[in-house]
Amino acid sequence: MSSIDRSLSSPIKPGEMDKAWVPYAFEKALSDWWEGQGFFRPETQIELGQVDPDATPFVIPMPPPNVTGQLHTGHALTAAAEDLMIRFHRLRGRPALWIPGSDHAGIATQSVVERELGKQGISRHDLGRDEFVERVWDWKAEFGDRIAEQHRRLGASCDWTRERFTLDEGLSRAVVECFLALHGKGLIYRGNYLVNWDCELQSVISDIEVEFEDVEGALYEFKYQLDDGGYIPVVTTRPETILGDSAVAVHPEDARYADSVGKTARVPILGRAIPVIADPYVDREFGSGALKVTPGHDPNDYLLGKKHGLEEISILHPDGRMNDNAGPYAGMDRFEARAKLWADMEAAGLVIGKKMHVHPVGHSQRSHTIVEPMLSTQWFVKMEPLAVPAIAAVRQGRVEFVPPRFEKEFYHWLENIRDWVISRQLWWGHRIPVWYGPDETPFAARDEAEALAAARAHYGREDVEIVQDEDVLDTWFSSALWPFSTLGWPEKTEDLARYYPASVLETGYDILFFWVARMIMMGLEMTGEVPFHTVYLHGLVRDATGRKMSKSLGNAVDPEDLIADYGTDALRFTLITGSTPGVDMKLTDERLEGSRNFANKLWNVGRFIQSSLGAGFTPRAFDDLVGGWDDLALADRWILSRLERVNVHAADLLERYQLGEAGRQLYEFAWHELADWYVEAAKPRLYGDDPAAADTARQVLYHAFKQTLTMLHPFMPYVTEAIWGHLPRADGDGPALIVARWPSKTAGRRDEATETAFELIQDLVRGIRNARAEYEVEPGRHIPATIATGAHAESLVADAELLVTLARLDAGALTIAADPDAPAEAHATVVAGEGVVAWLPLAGMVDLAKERQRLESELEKARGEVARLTGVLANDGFVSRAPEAVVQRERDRLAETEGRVAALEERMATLAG
RNA sequence: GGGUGCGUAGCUCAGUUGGUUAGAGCGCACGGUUCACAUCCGUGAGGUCAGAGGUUCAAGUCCUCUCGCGCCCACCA
Repeated sequence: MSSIDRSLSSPIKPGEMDKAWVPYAFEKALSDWWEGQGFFRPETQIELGQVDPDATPFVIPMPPPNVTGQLHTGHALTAAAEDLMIRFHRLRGRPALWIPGSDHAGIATQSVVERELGKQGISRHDLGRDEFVERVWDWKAEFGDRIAEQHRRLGASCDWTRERFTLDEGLSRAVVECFLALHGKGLIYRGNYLVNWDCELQSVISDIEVEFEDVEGALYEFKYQLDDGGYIPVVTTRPETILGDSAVAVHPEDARYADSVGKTARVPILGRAIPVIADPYVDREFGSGALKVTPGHDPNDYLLGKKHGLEEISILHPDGRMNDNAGPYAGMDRFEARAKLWADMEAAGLVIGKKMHVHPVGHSQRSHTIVEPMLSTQWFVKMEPLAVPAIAAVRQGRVEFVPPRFEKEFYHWLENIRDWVISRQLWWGHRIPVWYGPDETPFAARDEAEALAAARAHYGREDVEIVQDEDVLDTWFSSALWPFSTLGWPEKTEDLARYYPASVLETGYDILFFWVARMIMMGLEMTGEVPFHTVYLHGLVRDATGRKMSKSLGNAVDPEDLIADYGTDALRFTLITGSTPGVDMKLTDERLEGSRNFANKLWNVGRFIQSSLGAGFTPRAFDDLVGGWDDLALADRWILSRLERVNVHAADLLERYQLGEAGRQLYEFAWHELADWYVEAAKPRLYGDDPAAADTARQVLYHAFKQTLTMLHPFMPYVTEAIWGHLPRADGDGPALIVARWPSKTAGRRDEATETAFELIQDLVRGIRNARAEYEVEPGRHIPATIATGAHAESLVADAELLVTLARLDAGALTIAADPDAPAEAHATVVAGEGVVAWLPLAGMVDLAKERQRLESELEKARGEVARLTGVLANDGFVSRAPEAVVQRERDRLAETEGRVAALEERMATLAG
């Protein structure tokens, strides 16, 4: 599937462009071609001379999706954002590497395959471990490429020749090396502790895999019978745990129970004797003020039990049924036992009462069943020694977060971190590299032979039997190594030297702790370096009503459907421009339509330009064109100056990861400046009879548009590449837009005077159009006009043609002068900039009363503005403290607005008279 | 309980370090068969920037408090 095949030629055939952008006609072909040409590989980029081999490479490790997974909108956002960054930096001349891959996703994958087998009535236990794991590999072989194909569809320019899988040989080796390294340092240990138990998966899960949810339960109050005949009232939310109680605890200063401390209580139904103890942990205010202590099934009680040397009693089987410690309840499900025990207690007169109680209950992230705290022997990673350097690295700015506020969450979590349970009672995953000798002595080793050697040395004899630990590692263990394991670590590969640490790690904020924090810790511990310099966290994609998209809600949108309806570029542009880093976004059809329309708009601008250039068009060198600045028309200089501005601005925003804002600025420029104004302004020359002027217009159109396409390429790779392929090549153009260069900056192209002059024309044109609309002048009709230019005679007279075209004036009945006589007949008046007035004699159309009203409202606005500005400028505080530039801007505005007021007043006077 | 984000036009959202008259898309109203585009073009209406204080010459933007919604973290049985 991933292949380099240079023999493929570009799928873009020169010639006429279709009337509309048809995404599916190009997407697959372009993607295949890019990949076939090797454009996604930094080696090829260097070979082509399109990137600077000495520049720091730009590297992103793609968050590996689950092999079982199907692309959802979250992946689409990830891909859109990462591909945008990769394409941008590639265009900027840095070798760009985006490493793709997939995650074996322990529980998720095992469950999927188990479900499939279940349909055939087979359980994994029927198959046995080896056979089952083989079935999972088969499954992976059949469906595992699917998500990669979907990423290709999204236009993801990953280097597929470097694609990795967390369970492949190299990465598995990295996992073992990491385990051994941590184990060797004493950072991995095994022990019997109270852990979170998932009774459905029958495996331990880590703290962050437990999701707390408020549940409407009950507070059960009952009597703890004492041997002396009295009783202590106790409340609980889980009556079945009574069967595992080891003590009743009260506050040492609680007068109510002071006499009871040291006495013996009897566990209901079982009659087991337990002590009444005193501990300040007990909250006298809550419930009855007395606490039943269950060290085997409650985290707090566990600590209390350790402190007081209480017995740790487990009452559950791994599947959630009661065990023999539960006496008559053995064999029942825990919830069944809860009801039965309570009923029995009631019959025995031990019940005081029961009331509704809403409280948070932990559910397993994977199976959504209620998690039971349970005693179990598991492997753990000692986290604090790993967290300290990670915190330091972020504090020192060696890793930066976008948006920065996530640093706080990061610190908070790491500063309060608890040890990480890494073993899982599953079959699919990295098996724990530990073998046990006959007396349970563990031997951590790379493989069985090494373990056996160690065991023989340990026992001092040859005939030692060892067995490997049955468990596998938490899937996040291997993910934590991803940024360097994908580059060949623990080998000292060239890739590792060249592409590690990565530049950016981009992902959703929901896996900050699961993944990002652990990568930073493991990266520092294993390689001594931070694994990446920037963490970019995107928000979550929600549906149109703001709900999180999920399969169970049935509101998950399949990106492939969206691509089919709107095109990949539209989907990507919508995801990028609709989002701000770290903030959730809603995906709506309206926005997708807007993006689709934008792609089509670009296509049509391209089509227009392509046809306008004609067959004989030869591009001039851009620098040469710009070199003759003063020979260019006002509109030419204007668009080039605006282009320069958006170039600098967009590049700056992208460097600072303001992806959405950069996209919006480019959209605004491409549509509302280049297409709406410049193309229209160029038309008179294109269709005119001055060949030199026409050629200049073509050159500017060509270059301005190609540069715009380049800047938009990271946002909408397909349509821009397709258009680019239809346009003539200029010297220095490479084989494709994807490996082109971001437009270079030329400070001289910024021209404030030109921009101001053109803006005046825009104001005037808008004013005239407005008047035309108000007086309902037929859109096609050319109308006479007299324009008083005041101080702007030079540019307005020179560009009269623009006004004629854009405002549909009658060239034969147009007077432009510094101070012409106002026409005698009834006319509408348009006041644009400082002292610029257009009179539009609209014979028989101008209603004097209406015109007066129109001017009156304009005057009112202008006078209000004058008053405001006068006030601001009269404020000594402002004039003396605000920066000079700001003050000057207000002064200029005042002068201009005053000129406006004067012109309007003059016109009012003539109307009145 | 602690933390954090959000509240800006009818709807969905931008607004980068405080600095013109707060923007866009959609929707709405009016008008358009100009040889790129009706997935289009032109014009327009529409906002006490949740509320109240404060800092500042200047606040949607900074500070405090209040209200509403969301998320994360947390061992109250």
